[in-house]
Amino acid sequence: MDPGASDGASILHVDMDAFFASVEIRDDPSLAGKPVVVGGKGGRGVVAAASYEARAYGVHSAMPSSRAKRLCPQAVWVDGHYDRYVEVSAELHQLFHEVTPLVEGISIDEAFLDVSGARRLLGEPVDIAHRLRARIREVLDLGASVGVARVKMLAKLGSEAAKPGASPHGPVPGPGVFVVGPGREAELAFLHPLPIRAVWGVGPATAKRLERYGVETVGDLARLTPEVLVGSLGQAVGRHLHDLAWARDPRPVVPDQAVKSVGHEETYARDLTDPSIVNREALRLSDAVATRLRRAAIAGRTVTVKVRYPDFTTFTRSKTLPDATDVAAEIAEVARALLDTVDLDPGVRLLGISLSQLGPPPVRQLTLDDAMAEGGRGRGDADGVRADVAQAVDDIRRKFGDRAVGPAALTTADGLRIKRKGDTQWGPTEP
DNA sequence: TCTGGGGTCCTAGGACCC
DNA sequence: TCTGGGGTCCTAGGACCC
Repeated sequence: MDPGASDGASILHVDMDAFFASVEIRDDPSLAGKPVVVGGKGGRGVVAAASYEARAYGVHSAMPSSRAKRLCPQAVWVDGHYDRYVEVSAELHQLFHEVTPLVEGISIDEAFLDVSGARRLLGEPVDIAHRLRARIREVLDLGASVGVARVKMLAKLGSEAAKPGASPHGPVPGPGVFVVGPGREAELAFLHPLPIRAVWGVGPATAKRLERYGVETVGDLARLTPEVLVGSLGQAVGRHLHDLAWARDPRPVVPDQAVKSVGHEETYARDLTDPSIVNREALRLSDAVATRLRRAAIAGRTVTVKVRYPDFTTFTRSKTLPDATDVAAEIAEVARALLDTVDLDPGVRLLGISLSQLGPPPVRQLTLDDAMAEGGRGRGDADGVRADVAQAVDDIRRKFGDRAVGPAALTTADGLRIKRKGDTQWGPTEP
């Protein structure tokens, strides 16, 4: 029997327990045992993570902070440290890679591992899961839950079943590792009683549609024909859900997927009404996007601008360029042209800019050093000068930090307003 | 009680080409 | 004079995930 055979339960889903909150408590033990909420305290903020003590009051991630404060007034609020979580996530991935190279990260604190090829060396998947969990505790001093199953969806549902419960006194330990199956009957016995919202890909809209057919559990879903589902939800979602309801999930674990878009957006503490400020913000967001593109050595052809009005209506405008760009001034120019077609009178609650249709960066004529050696003259034309400037900005930021240099137009009384990933991650800080 | 920021994937219509 | 079908690209919107 081939240990790598696909009929074995050889996919792990690893999910960190209350990740951001746990990192904060680990790094500041005075928080231990308290209801800790990580997120944006401001009027427009949301909860990023809540400790199990806070969850006992009904607080959970993505909840508006104002509601969380009402539910749990005694909660200790902690500003998120996004860079820190990225570091811990990298350490976590090192531990994953001790097990297998087949790691598919699906968020900062979650991943699928295909251990079918590791079985001969490392043993049964369930044993691998227990050891990995212990290793995460040992090295990172953090809790993780692991689901083990034949397919991705069931592994994900398994890690959910493995999780601790919430109580005012802290987490109530769960099994930590939960195996779904083996065998079709055991899989369906686990899957069919679950509410449809538990299925990855069923959100509020889909659940509401399915309600009309009297569907509440995955078992109810399984009893509908694929034709009915496709008719109600469309080809892709309909067929996919029908398969999932019968525990069929052909998606492989795919490591190192290429990114498809890079963007930045920001919700403002106060709605923007002055078009010149909106234009300045467009440049600021473009600068942040362009910097990340260049760092990743990619460029994009499609510029998309996103606007949200104070009443929360949200829409996008996009334009595809003949050639890819990674230069802030070029992105901002397109973004501003797109914004010119938009009515800004209602005010702007959120502005976003993203680049897609990504590919290799445009051929760069000269580096800063080349340009200097030439007496400061680069390619000469406008695009060439912009590219040279971008190169110089990157060089300076590498040496002196992101806020050392930036477009003059971003200078305000408070200094240079440079955006970085992770800033205002959970909403504006000021009310 | 008023909703963040970073993404992915799907759909649908129109343009354009063969 | 009326009438093709398929494929690809672009744009906009929507659902969903963490």
